[in-house]
Amino acid sequence: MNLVEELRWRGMVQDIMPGTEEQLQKEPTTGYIGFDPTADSLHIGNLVPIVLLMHLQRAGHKPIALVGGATGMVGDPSGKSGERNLLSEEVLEKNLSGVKKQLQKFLDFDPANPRAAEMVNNYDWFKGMHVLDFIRDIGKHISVNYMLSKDSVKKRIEGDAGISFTEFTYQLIQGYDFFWLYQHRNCRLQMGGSDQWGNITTGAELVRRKAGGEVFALTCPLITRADGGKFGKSEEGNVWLDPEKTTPYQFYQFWLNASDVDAAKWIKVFTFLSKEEIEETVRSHEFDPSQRRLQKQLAEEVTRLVHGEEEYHKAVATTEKLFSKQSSRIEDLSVEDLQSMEGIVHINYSRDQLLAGVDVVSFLADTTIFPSRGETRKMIQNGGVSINRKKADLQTTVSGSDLLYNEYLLVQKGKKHYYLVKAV
RNA sequence: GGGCAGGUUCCAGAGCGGCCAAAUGGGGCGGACUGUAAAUCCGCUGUCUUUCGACUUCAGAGGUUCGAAUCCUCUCCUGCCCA
Repeated sequence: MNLVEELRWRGMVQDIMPGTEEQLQKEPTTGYIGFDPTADSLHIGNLVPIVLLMHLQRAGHKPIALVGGATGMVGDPSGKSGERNLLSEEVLEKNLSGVKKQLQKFLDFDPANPRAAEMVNNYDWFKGMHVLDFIRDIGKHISVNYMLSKDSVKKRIEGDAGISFTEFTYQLIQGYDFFWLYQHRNCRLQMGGSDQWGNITTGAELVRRKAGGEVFALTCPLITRADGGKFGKSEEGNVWLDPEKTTPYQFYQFWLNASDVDAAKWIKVFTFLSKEEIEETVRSHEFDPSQRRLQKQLAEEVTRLVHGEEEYHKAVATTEKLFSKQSSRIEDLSVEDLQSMEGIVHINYSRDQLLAGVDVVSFLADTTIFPSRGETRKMIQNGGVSINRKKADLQTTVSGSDLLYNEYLLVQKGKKHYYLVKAV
């Protein structure tokens, strides 16, 4: 399979410009994707473009990761129903460095590699640009009619949110990136999510009109969830690549919790497993879905890719301790197990108070596991709280005799949230 | 600058001057069933509170009223149309 065939099979091709496949077959080609520094960490939504670049590099081409120091200042209207808030320069600066650091991990930047990845910041070529230069050199080549016809713009104009001139201009800024990279890096390809198609074609148009050059484009469909929910959100919010924001355990859990339908699609997109391997896993999963092989393999591959071997093993170990049948009895958890589990929240609580005995409601509210007594009560009444694996009710009291190893209490909120309370 | 339509709880979107913490749907959370899946069903979803209840909300500020998300005045914001 060539690169495009491979991406097609993985369900990662939405739109592709004619000639793209031929170009990639013909010669090693430089391609880029832009990343907007909207936060100081990338999240798993950004993993898709990252994977695209990785595929590109594996296929013998040269990837460029562009961080949008300039575009980040403007705000992309694509896929947004309303105007965005502008980021301050300090925030932008911080985000840029965070994003850059993460991107480093996924691509081979080793200069010894002839296809070494490169990182560029479009602020570098925009910071010195004069308004008049922009208007004359870029604006002159693209008609407003053309710009207005873009979906992202049309939607906003037809909708009732409107669009500012700033965001309207966005496509020119991004378009110029493509042109600049074409000129200075011989970049012939831009990839991205399907929402970027409009911006990408503006860039291609600019290259054609200004330099008479031919460039190519490929976009990937937006990743969706079968139930219509937003991809990449857990109840805590975004699933980040930064282990400080989303622990490797939570990260692993996110993938493990994928539905059957989603897991089958995602494993093609987010892992580099071969067609044969994936088909084998799918078969095995269908044979006995309760084993959830699909989810496990997906979670394994992605967690290893993002957090590495060691963190993956820790996440699995914790998962086994908390969810597997064998260790579902509280007595089977050793002190070491309790202490070493990553990804569960550790809380200290006064030993004296425990020895004296406390009612559950006060206990849980005091530990800040729940924000208030009312909230605690509701959750207990709904049967959503377990202590040491036993469901709590409003009459439950907690005392010294409940302490595991004379030190710990394992509190469970819902099925998936664990807290380890330590008596101090 | 002129005219019009709007600004309601996470979102969408109802809301006769008292029965409004505010319909309904979505989302979220919890439970049952399962496989830490999907579908389905049930409960919760302003804050605090053991129940009663108390408190703070309907863009903002004033006002009318025993009483206002609902009426009046001004201000701010958004969209559309005309200049």
